[in-house]
Amino acid sequence: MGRPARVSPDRILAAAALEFAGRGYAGARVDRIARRARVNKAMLYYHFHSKQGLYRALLRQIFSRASERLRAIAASDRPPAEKIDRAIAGIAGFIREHAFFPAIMLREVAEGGAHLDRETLATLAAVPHAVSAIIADGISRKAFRPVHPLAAYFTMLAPLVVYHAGAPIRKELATEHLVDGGALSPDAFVRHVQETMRRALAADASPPRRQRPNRAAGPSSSRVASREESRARIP
Amino acid sequence: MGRPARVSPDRILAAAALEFAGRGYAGARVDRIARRARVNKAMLYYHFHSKQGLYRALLRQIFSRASERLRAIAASDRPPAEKIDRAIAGIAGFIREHAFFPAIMLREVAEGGAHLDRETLATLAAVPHAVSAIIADGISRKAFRPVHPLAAYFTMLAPLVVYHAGAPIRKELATEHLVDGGALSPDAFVRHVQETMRRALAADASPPRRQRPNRAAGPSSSRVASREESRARIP
DNA sequence: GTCTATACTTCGATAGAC
DNA sequence: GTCTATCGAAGTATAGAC
Repeated sequence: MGRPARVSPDRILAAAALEFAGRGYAGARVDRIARRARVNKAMLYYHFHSKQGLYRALLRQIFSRASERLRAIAASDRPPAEKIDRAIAGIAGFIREHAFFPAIMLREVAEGGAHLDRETLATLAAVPHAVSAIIADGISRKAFRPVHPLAAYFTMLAPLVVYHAGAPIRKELATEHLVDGGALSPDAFVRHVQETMRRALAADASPPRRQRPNRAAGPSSSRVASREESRARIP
Repeated sequence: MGRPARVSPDRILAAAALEFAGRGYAGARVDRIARRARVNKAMLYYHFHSKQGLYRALLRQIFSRASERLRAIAASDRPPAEKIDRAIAGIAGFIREHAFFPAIMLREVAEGGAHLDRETLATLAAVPHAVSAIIADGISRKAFRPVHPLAAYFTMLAPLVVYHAGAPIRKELATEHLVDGGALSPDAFVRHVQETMRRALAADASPPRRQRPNRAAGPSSSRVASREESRARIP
């Protein structure tokens, strides 16, 4: 019960989050992380063994926190559509509390999982898993139309992450007068994604009425494959 | 009329695309680019002056090609919804022809535009500009509901880019048996994004019938602000 | 335009005292 | 657990001959 507690590792992780988010794995400098954490560089190696070890520890921490929050939403007792609303808001909230998350996530996606061991990959995989569970459940309850859960996962998570990670470059473009910052607030964007997903997932209760001119016969299609799968629009 | 033509710069750019996409700016090695292009390293510096100069030249080439294709679609004489379908298919096609594009785009977003000069930023900005033009036009023609064009841009481009950039890590997760590769083909994903955007943008012609239980009075809202702007779902 | 050789710098990591 | 000093590898860039 109380030692001064391991404050060093936590400070190092916090500093590493900023450095890796801002510069990427290769661009990150161990010296800068140590300086930012007000810790000696040798201390950093004492705790995390190597730059790679520190990176993996950071990613495990981030992704386990994120997936934990999403799993709680998935397990809650709410209608599927509301779970999706909450999942979107939850991701946005997580990003607000961990501003470095989007950049790190995008960089790791682009990196293709290099630098990651199996354990870290597993914690990463828990994020799409939790969201897919909500969607699959909604489909089986006929609350959602049959979509590919992973596809729906990408259409809700990717915009949030790219939008937030893109804040610095949008600011840069605004100061260079190359684009209007255009009053797209984070909150408004969250609502946009929520509305988009509501519409994207909504089961068509009544027979198709308007909105798609071409559609020959009635609902005599195949089983699970959504209408999406069958139609090719401009290949 | 014919000199052997400047094949070296083109080969260098092609090699640089692979290297920068796979490793990022900081992780890219000039030696590797030169070797892959079968060109002497001094030759590379002769043509592009520096690693940064090469990077900027590459990004200008990529983004001007992409925005050119999107501008052509925006200028075409088609209904707005079909333009969006074509824009989505066009981005997917561009990615198929430039497999390195998603990783480079995500990395540059995360990087916040470091390494980029004003001219390169301007070519980058042309991409959202072209897509936003289609959406704004559709809104003014009442073909789309009033959404923020930039928000809609993110919800259609980000999933495509993240999905494709994420292919390596999905493969890694599949071989580690951490997630099912689950038969989400690139074509199916394009159709999913098309369908999502159709539904997200569709103007509600008839008075809201079902699909939203809560909704008091009729359509006496403000002017441009869509319904999205006013409602907050789980803040 | 093309190549070899190399100058200069930076970074990850550790040795070893306290 | 903490610090100083430093090694060795690797990287960008250039000088200068052809």
